[in-house]
Amino acid sequence: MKTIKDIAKELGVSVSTVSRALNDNPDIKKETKEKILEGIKRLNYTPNANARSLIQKKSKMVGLMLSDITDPFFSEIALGIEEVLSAEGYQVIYGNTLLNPDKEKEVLSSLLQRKIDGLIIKPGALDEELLNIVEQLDIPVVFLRKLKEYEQHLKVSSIDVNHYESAYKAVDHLINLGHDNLGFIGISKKASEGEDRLKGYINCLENQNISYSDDNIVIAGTKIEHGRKGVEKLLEKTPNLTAIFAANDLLAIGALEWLAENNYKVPEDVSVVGFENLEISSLHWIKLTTVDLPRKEIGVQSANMVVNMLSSETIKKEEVELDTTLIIRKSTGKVKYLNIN
Amino acid sequence: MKTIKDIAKELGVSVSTVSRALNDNPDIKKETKEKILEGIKRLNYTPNANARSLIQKKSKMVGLMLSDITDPFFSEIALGIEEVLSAEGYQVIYGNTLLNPDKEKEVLSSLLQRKIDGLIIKPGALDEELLNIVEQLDIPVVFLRKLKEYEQHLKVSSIDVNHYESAYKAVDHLINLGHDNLGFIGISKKASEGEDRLKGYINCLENQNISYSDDNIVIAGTKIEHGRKGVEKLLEKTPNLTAIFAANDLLAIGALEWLAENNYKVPEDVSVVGFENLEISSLHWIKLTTVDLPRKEIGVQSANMVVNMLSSETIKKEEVELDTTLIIRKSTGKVKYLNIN
DNA sequence: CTGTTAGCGCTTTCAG
DNA sequence: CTGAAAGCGCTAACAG
Repeated sequence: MKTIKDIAKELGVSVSTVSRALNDNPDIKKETKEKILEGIKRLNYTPNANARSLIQKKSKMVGLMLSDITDPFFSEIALGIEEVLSAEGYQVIYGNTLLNPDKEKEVLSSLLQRKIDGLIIKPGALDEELLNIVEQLDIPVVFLRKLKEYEQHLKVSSIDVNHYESAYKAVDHLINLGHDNLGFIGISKKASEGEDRLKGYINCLENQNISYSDDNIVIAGTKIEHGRKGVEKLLEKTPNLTAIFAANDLLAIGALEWLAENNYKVPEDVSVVGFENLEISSLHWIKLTTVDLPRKEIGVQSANMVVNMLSSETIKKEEVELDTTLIIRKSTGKVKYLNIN
Repeated sequence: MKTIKDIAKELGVSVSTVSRALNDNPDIKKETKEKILEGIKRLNYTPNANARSLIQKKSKMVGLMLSDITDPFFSEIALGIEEVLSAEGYQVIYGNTLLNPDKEKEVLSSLLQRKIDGLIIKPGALDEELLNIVEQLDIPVVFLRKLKEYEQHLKVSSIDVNHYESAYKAVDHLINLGHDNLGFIGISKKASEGEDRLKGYINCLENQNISYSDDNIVIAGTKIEHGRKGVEKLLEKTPNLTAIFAANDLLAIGALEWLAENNYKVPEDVSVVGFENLEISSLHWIKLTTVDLPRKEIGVQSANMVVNMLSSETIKKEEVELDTTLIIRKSTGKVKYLNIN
């Protein structure tokens, strides 16, 4: 491996002169610089960023830790993050946790050893050890989700969508269509977004004086399969349901699948609204009314947050909530009042 | 930032002793090691991997350059790669190129400055400059696609699926169902996989003495939209078509969409087979017959290839082709011979 | 404008 | 078993 010393010797200058040429330092004659730059190309030299990091005390790398890059939600975020970070001269080291606390610790630890300048992370439920690590961090950190109650003291920023408002909006749409007998298919209540979406559903009903019971709420999971089971259970308990709010699109699509297979017409018999606006939700056979999340935007903004903190040399805490858009397609429609299955 | 020196001073030992404790060096008394390890925890010290890289002349980082992490094909590969690499103590630095040659150069260049130990990359068409860079590389490199004609001299490994065989298999399935009037909707011929899939289609027809004409071949693009246009064009020119092979699932789904909207029955009127087996292709309304690609496996194996080369300290060239599986669902069926639209 | 030198945080001889 | 010292490739004063 060629070093700056080799180049210096080869070109008959000192290492500092080479360094100056490399770093756009003004203290260098134009011709010398040109000569050196040419020589570097010719000799096929690549500077060692790790050595540079060592002395400059900044690595120009930021860590990205997420649960699963395979999830379209995160892959789009990851795209946005890499886009802005690379444009700013940062590299991104990425790790998947699969929500496994041990892997979370491993990834975090190796990231910190690499002396990353910043960290963007979608943590699971931070246990004491993890919480402790994050507390000690003296670099900009952005959470890709709202801070929980017991995390409020952390000096980390966060970016997320307003799950509560978004769910409220979705349910409101249903009510405006005349529905007053709704059901909810949810993801786990443990995830804060799950809780918030459920709260949005309940509060919207309450505010409009529409009665609801626990029978109309099923916590199913996150996948298509769970959506299928979810509707089935819902309709068993409340056969005259006319509208369903599913806490994510996969759940909604599963519901749609089950309804189609069981000869329910959508939206004539049952309206369905989802949450997330996956690519597939706009397919001809699905045309799901759903809440669109600005995924790439989340990525872009989170990266910008760390870049800004990095350039201003101050770690300021910021909690941003992005707005969402209700996309009305063909899976929701007006109630047919006398329709009883 | 605490350094090994601080720890040494604090604990009243030398830096080399601390280093030994950190690196499981046998030349250290058990109690000393324990004392140091305890002190490190207490003092909240994190070793600097960049300094270590500098002296050890290996960075324990590998680069991953792909076109678009958002593409489910790549995100699954990326998952597999990170899984094995992190288990082996490597970190992965990732970059998206969006097939932009300038971005490709930028990413590659910054990766090399970071002195990565290995590189996994899905390159576009390498121009001369890029080709030159890759030629100079003295680290293990794995291409996530077959080497092209003019790349054969490169000392890089590759892993890919056998696109030709896979396409052949898909078309053969159609022919076995009695179809003898087929159409092809393709992605760009410039991409080698595009070319191979087309070749598989043509050769299969030729081998079975089924006539075909250019009218039955449409190069459409890669997205749903293109699939829609693709079938339309195909049926315009050859209205009595009974089967279509689409070179990827999105194309196939687009075709399915258009067919549904135009009152063609699938598979009664037209059979459709795709390529890639996306998650959505198994949905109730789609149930696409398609070729399944072992995506995660590609990631896992590519990572294993670099790990093996790294541990054996030899760069050996290896070109692996993975097998695929034809998944028969509901979008293909026997010809109805007298059916003429 | 250019060269010399110290030293970033660490590992690795080499003595002891 | 432990410590002192050299040096990885680079940048950043400081002289000149």
